Amino acid sequence: MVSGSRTGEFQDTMIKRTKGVTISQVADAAGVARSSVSRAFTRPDMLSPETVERIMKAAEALGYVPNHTARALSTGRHGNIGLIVPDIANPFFPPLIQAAQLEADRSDFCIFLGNTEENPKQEDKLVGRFAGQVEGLVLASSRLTDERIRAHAAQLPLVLINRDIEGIPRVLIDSGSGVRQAVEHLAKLGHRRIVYVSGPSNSWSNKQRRTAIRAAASKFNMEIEIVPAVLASYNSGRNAVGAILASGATAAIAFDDLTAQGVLAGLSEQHVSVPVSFSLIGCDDVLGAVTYPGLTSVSNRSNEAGKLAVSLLLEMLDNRSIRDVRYVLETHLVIRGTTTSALD
Amino acid sequence: MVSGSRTGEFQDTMIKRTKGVTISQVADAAGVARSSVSRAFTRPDMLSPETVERIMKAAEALGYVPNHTARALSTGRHGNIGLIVPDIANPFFPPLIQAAQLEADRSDFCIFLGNTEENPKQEDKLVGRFAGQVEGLVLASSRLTDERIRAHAAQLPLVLINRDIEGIPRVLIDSGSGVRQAVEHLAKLGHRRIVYVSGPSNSWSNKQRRTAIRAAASKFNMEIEIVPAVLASYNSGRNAVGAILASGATAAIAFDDLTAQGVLAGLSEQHVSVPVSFSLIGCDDVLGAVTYPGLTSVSNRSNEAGKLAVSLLLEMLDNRSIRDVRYVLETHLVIRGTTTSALD
DNA sequence: ACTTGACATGCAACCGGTTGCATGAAAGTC
DNA sequence: GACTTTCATGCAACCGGTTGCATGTCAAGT
Repeated sequence: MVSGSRTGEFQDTMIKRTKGVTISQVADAAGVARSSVSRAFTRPDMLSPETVERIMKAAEALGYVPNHTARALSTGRHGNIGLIVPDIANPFFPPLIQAAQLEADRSDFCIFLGNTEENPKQEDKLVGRFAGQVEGLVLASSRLTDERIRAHAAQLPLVLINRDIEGIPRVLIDSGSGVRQAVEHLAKLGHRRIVYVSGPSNSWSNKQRRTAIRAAASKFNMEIEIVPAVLASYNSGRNAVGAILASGATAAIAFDDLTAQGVLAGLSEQHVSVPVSFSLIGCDDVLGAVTYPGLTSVSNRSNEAGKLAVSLLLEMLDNRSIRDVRYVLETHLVIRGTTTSALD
Repeated sequence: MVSGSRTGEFQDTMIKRTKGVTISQVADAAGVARSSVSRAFTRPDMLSPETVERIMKAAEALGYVPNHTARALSTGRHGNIGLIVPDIANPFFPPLIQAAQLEADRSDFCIFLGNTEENPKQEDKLVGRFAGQVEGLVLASSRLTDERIRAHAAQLPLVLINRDIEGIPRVLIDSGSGVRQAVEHLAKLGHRRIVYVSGPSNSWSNKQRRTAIRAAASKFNMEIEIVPAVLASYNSGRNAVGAILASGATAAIAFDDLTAQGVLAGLSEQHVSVPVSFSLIGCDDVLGAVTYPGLTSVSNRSNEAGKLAVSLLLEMLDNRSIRDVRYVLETHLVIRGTTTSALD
């Protein structure tokens, strides 16, 4: 499996690890009490300017850096937050993670990242592992039950992304709005029978999309069939193609772009050309115009969601209070090349 | 900018934050000394089985969870490692991050994730921020100078990915091997003049690829021109198209797939069809067969690199020693649809 | 029966900071 | 000049664990 070569000398050397300068050393060097050094760093206004300068000079000379862990222990604030996502490799998340990290960084917070592999057990485990060392947590597209989430929320400040639980601050990307536009778009193109290739059953977004599609389809008098794709992935999309074609539909909306892409691949294997004989719409718009033809999709606002969730969390930590907040980010349809008029 | 709506009641509630059960409370409940409770959790073999059981029962009843921070302070081990990457949103990294996280998790380690936005200053800042609370660090595709990296390595255990500095453990993805195959492939197709669309100038991978291409081109008697693309991105690839066409080349190899994709888009805007009148090869193979035509590319092994780097780091932490290790992961050319015979 | 050793447990110092309170000196008030 | 106020600083307790060493107990060895 691992076929890499391995070269280099194997001279083991003991780690030299500079065993940090402590506050006491600085205090001695500056001829003050430890508490003064502490204050010089945390509330310099309490000390005379000259003392602060003397301490800072000594600290600098010694290369003193306050020990984060010790500080966290006595203050109870570690300046870290956790971010847990189901699948880092799913292109929906990297922009979210990036924006979250950036926002945290602006407040000098560090981010723990956890990947649950879509597995609630793993998610629970990670929450527990993080709980002790973060001030708060952002759960993106959590696969946990409402009960578990509530239980965790009782332990530490929590913000949810794409999960709607009353009483817990949450940021929701309303793909419903975009999905409704998608159905309307298909209706106008003359499609009468469509399928929804669904995603993970414990995904809130999936429920939301399915509901929106059902409602919109009935509004436009279209028939709708649900074809399950176990995971949000290329392969499950591809595997769903049989069922899709069997349904007799002329168009499909997939849970996300990855699934849609799998469907696209599966269709072309069956020599069904898109969009000529079948129309396809994705969700989350993570592929941009990369595919050919460019995939018609529903916009995502995952980066905004990530940023918003973190700033919400930091605000909560500042106020030491939680608010029952519910932010909704609306989406819209992005029309590209995979949709066109129905044949018949 | 933020156009989301906002609803919900704003009943601020104070955070109830269960203020943890301490070791002393458990000790009292079990009628033992704090040290015994500590040992029950860390070295149960030192205690009589009955005592351990009694303590555990008391702990369970109270819902005691050892305080991570306190433990870290007294032992000096926090069970965290940091991972710093230049750009989370670059599809090269998510698999790397995911694999790293998974590997860390196997040893009950948590991962701090940092994003430098390709900015050395930001990278330095993050290393500093992390330094106090991690046992070791993985730097992926670092944009720092050798000096800075060496300086950091003196402070804490460090493993590099795609950066070759003697004395510091490193995992290298040898895109050279794949790139050589790419050049050979183009040579066999009859291309005599090619361009390399380069990436970030402080990127080790970029240097490596450029060097490999130069060497291989001269071996096959091909002319080679370097066209710079400031960042590794879609847009810089697109912007490079003018220079590419001006060079009179019939084929190009791009620093990475994103850049290649930008080039692809730019070419099609200029009505240059690929592969009919121009051949194009990417690097890192992050797009799979997504584009149409599928992009010929050089395989990446980023997930293996992430996993390897973390396991190397954990091993170092266990042994408390560093080894001058240099792992090399070889790559190969993946031929798809963007390359064909030269016209002339 | 007396020594010796093994073993289980407690004591107290320590990790490196923060913070409420006490102290003493300088400045302000009448 | 005596009295209060203000302000800078130090003392010592505390955050919640870990760990070297001392102590006491009990069984084995002779």
